[in-house]
Amino acid sequence: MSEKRNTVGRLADDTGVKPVTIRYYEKIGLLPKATRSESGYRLYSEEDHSRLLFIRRSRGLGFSLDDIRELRSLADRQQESCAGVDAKVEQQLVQVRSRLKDLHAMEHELERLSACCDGGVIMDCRIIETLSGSA
Amino acid sequence: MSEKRNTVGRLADDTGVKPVTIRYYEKIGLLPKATRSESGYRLYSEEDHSRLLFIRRSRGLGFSLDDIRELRSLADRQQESCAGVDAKVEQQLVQVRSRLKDLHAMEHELERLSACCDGGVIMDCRIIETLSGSA
DNA sequence: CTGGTGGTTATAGTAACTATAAGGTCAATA
DNA sequence: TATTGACCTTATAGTTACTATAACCACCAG
Repeated sequence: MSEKRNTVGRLADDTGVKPVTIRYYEKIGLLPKATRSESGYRLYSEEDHSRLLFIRRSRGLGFSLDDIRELRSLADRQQESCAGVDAKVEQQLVQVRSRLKDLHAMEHELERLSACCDGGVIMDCRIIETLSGSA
Repeated sequence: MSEKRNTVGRLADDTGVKPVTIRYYEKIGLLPKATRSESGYRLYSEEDHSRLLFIRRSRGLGFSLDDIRELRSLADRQQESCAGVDAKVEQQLVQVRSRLKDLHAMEHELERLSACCDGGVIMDCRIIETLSGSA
């Protein structure tokens, strides 16, 4: 247990979440209000640390902050079934896949457009033609 | 040439872009200020129609409104090389692919999480464990 | 004791809309 | 003709998840 002062900057370095963002999470109630040093600096515990990691990991999976709030509250009820958690993961998977589908379509269309550019002038540009065209 | 009044609602129906959004585009200068009827209704021409389609198609490829502004201005210089347009398409392709990579990673991780849920209680939930865990 | 780093607050800005309120217009119907 | 209902107008505020800015205070090293 290193007794360095667990200020917001240190927590930021440890978790990869910026100080401003940590304060923002506190402000919207996603993190509990931090305890303060005499001079008013925020101080964090191990628990805060893991709470923040939980948020960061969930964000990395594309969950919204509201989703994460829900996940947290589900996770806090230790004795209950984890069906709710599983459902949220499934739901997120559906969203991610839908977004993937859209992006794949964009990728293909962009490739098609890119391929039909022959380096001429705008007047003859198939890209512009496609974007403007009435089809 | 049907002489129905080309109001914002009609343009919306024709293009699939909502009236509010059309007004918004006008407000931020992406569409020119519409001419007005005596009573103040916006009226649109064929040109407005195709300008809006250009925007909608570009949005469909993931271009930002600022990108679209640039694309428009490139497209308007008929005599110039379309290299700039092509470059923008390439750039967009890079972004889309990067986003695809991220989403694929999310998908795999979500699949992994989903698979490790065995329907027990939160206490034993591997999903929560993974999200909270220090690894 | 001074400088630099890092902490504090509050406010405004970002993208691309969406929602709401409060009102004016138009075409058709009772 | 009066009224209904759909559609138009404006302005303002809310959304998501931050980021940027300003102005100020605390801490530590030299």
